[in-house]
Amino acid sequence: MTDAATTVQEPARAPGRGRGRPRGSYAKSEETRAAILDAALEVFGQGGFRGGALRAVAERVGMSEAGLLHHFKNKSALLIAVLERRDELSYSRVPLDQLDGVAALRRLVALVAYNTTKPGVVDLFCTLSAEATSPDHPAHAYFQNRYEWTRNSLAVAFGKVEAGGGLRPGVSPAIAARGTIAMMDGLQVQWLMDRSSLNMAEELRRYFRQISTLDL
Amino acid sequence: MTDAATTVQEPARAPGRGRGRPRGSYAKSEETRAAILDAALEVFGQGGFRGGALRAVAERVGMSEAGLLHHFKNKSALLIAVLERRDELSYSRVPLDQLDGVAALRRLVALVAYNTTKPGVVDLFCTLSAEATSPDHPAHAYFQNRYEWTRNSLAVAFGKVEAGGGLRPGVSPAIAARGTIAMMDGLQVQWLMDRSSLNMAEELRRYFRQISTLDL
DNA sequence: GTCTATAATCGGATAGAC
DNA sequence: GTCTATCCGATTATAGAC
Repeated sequence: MTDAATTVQEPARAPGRGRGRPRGSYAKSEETRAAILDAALEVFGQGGFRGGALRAVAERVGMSEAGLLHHFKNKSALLIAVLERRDELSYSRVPLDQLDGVAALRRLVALVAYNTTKPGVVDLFCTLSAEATSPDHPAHAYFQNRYEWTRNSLAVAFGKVEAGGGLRPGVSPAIAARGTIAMMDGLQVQWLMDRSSLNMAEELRRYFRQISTLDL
Repeated sequence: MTDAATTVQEPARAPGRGRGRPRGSYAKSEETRAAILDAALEVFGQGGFRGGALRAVAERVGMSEAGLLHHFKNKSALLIAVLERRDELSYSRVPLDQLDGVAALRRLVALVAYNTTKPGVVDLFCTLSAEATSPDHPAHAYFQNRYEWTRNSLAVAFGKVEAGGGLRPGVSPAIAARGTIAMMDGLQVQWLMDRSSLNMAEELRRYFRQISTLDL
């Protein structure tokens, strides 16, 4: 999963974050939080939630576990914060629900190409989306919402494509949306397993050509 | 994942009694091993390798952890044994490299439909293939080989389809193979996240129709 | 073959000083 | 805001009795 979903999600608010103005000692604190989130991204990316230790995150940031937990109540809260932060960045790059149909697909391909240069992010969402499949996983609800939102937004985008006669016969917007997400998620697994086995962006573009008549 | 190829499961045996195959003490031992593998399948399916505890497996079988480790050297060995056993069963159901092109695709769709009734198996391969993306995961090499084999076998099958003029223009056997695996893996994530969100077999059939002219 | 006991870590989380 | 100290629980794995 990932990225499919990774890629696109509505902006989420991070707890405790106000508008971006430094004030008092908040500035330093925000900086520390950001550093923690960067470290946690990698740690959770490699080991998932269960395999990623707070200790490992703390080490990377250069502080103790207790110090880290001053900024985030617990491990789950840290994970959610990481995911929400990624979503903000992804959304600012590809606001799926605000783009014209063709533009959305093009940006999606570009995003996948970009992600190829950021393995940590791909890793994070791929590992976590599979892990969060369990109903009791701390990010289960999060991913359910994410998939639903992504699926709907993509369906809207494909609806615009369809209106322009750009969808091949037998392909509906809903089908295209589900298929696109599945394709993106699946490509990531193969790519992470062996990065020379395929080119994610290229394969996604091919998929779009299979279900549409657009020139991407 | 592979599940494509992976996924097949047989009815679980009750721990104590099974077929009466009398022979030294091997019979009993084999029975116990089988019971352990069945239990481990579910446990690793839900929590992955890192999240699945030996204790949970032992409880299901009704024995102690130490007793369990008498049959399998360690946790990693147990995991590999589970995966290999699943592959044997899967292969006996869908010998991908021995089937005629069209038959292979039909059996694949049927397998996915069948898997829908065995969530434990789908869970296992979905969670583990993502987890095993890390180079240091005990099943990393295993999955790399599995993906390579599946990709090659599928490419051969699609090659036969292509020879019969069954592939749409612009679609090569290699592309179709990678795409099929990606689609199957991705569909599983969405399905596990919300089982009412889609019909895996139906979506796979649709994909085949998008890349081929076959009547499935 | 299976159990009890135990070793040896490791992980998350809290309390309280500074 | 950050640290030290500490608690507590969970795990894997081994040793040795039955």
